[in-house]
Amino acid sequence: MASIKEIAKAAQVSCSTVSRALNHKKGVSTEVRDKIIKIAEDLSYFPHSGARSLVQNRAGVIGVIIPRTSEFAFQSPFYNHVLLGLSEMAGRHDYNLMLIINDSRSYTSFYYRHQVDGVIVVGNRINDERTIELAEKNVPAVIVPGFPEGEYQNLATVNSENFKSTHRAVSYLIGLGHRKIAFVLGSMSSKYSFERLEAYQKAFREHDLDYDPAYVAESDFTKTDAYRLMGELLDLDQPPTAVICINDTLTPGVLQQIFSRGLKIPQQISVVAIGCSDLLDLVLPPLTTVRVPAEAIGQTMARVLIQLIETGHCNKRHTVIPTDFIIRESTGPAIGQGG
Amino acid sequence: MASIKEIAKAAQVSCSTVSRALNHKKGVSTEVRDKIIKIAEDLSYFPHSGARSLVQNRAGVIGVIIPRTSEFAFQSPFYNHVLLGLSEMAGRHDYNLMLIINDSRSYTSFYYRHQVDGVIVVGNRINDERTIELAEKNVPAVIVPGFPEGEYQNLATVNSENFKSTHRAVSYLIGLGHRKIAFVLGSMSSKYSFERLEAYQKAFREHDLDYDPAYVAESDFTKTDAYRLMGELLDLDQPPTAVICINDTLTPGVLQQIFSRGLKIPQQISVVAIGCSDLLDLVLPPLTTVRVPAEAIGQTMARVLIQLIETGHCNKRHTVIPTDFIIRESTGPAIGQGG
DNA sequence: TTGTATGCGTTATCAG
DNA sequence: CTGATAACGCATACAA
Repeated sequence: MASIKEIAKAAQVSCSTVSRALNHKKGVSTEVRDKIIKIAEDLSYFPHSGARSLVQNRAGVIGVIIPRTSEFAFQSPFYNHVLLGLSEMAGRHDYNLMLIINDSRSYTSFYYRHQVDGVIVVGNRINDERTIELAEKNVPAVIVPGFPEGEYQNLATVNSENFKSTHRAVSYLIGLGHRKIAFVLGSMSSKYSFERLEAYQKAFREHDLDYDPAYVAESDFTKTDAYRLMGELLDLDQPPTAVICINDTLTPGVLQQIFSRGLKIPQQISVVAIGCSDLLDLVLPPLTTVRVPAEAIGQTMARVLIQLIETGHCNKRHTVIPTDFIIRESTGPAIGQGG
Repeated sequence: MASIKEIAKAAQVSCSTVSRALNHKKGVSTEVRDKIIKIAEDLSYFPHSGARSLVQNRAGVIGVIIPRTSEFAFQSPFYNHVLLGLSEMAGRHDYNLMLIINDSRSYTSFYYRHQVDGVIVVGNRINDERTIELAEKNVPAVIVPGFPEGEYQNLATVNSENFKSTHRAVSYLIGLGHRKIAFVLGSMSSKYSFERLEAYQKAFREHDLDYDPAYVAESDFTKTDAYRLMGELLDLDQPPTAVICINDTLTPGVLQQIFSRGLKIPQQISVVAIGCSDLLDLVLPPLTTVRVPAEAIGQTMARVLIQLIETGHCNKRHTVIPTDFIIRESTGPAIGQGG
């Protein structure tokens, strides 16, 4: 593979002149420059990125960390949409994306190795020590969703409107007369589960209602587990008249359990899905949905991180992306459902 | 950030000794080694990957090239599953993944820049000149699906059983009495579309039937286009009694068109889906499916590429991954459908 | 067992 | 406008 040296030899100039010419710096005569550029093309020359990062102290790469199994990361519409947004925005700013999925290594290590100029953590778990290390070591980083506490120079967060959207969905169901509202959550080590459960509880309190913990199910975020848990919920003496699914991976499991029992939606049970999947649009009846704009989350993360990397600070340390509440046909009044 | 030099100073030894100790090479006394390792940890030392790639001529990175819009790449279950397989296998062999989505740059350039040790092209378009360049410049590469022709030292291909599986699906429908079988394809610049159309034609020929090109629709691989084309197909004087959807992105559009007209599956129209989506399992009635094991495709690609990179050759230059044909409830006899 | 010297490909500083 | 030289961080051949 060609190096700057060979070009220099072929053009009968020094390495410095070649470097200047190829980097479009001034101080090279037009004829010499043209000659060098032509030779470089003929030799299919490209600069060695490692050598460059050595002198320039810049990798041109953003690390995308997803602390989930690859299976989960790539099958979940949420992560896919976030990646989509990241990819768009990174490309627009000439950064490449390095994927770090389900990796046990320290998050800072990729930065210390100079493999990446900064990292994005998607699906951060509450109290993951590696995220804290990221902050303490001052590595440029953007975290979703949120970060426990503290203000750090090089750390920003992006959040979707978890609390507000869930609160709205639960209030809506309560308004329809529902009292036994099942809530299929993911793991409680996820901020998504945590914040949304708080919203659920608050909505009940605001309507002077007690909420029954029996209707709240903590899943491992898989379809299989959602299927199982929904089964248990429907087996209760007083089965729920409505159910909220916390994300796209759980919704199919919940629906399959409902379908398998021949229950009618929304006549016998109302369903609200939180998520961003297009494929779930196919379900009949069309689902009442809290639509999470995951693509916008990805775009925002990339934009903020690049600002952090290039300027050392960012305009807005904590961004919250609004969600939509779309009422369709899977929710109806609780009247006449017995119980 | 700490370098080998600082460690050397702190340990009062030379750089070479530090390098040897940290790389677990012999020729370092145990006490010196332990001392060096401790200091390295204290200083959170990690080797500079650029400097290393300069000396070792190895990046430890696999380039994953998807010549599609990021939107398409991340929303298509096929690409997601392939990425899943890639990610698993790469991680197991200590390679990182660099994502190159919808990028107009030459594929070889990433290799020439020493950013990657080899590349994987997912969703190669027939006659994409950049793929040919990859082969001619002898860059370690694995292509899916297939590659026009020629044998190259550093190039391998992975294919799913496109022809055979489609052939089986069409034969099955013909066996059920269907004659007007619509086939919603993607772009004809995709080898998937091309090979599957050939299989479709061959199945008709084998049954001494003429196939009518009017039933073959070439889409742009989007759900919207599938919806539109299925509309046109159903508007024909002699509408199809069965339809085959060539992949997961098209299936939802086709189904929505069918649902929107209130047509019953399979009584009024039979549906066969080709793909690998789990979410589509939710559709009622359960779809007869050609299941493409995309995850296995990804795993195989990574395995072969790594062998190519590390040994300079591979055991099997062209791998074909078998598909499953799963008969469920969306297909039925063509009898009594008029026409 | 350890240290010295060299080179990988690039950019930057400085002198001419 | 151009060239020589040093430096980035690391690994290694060779010398001690």
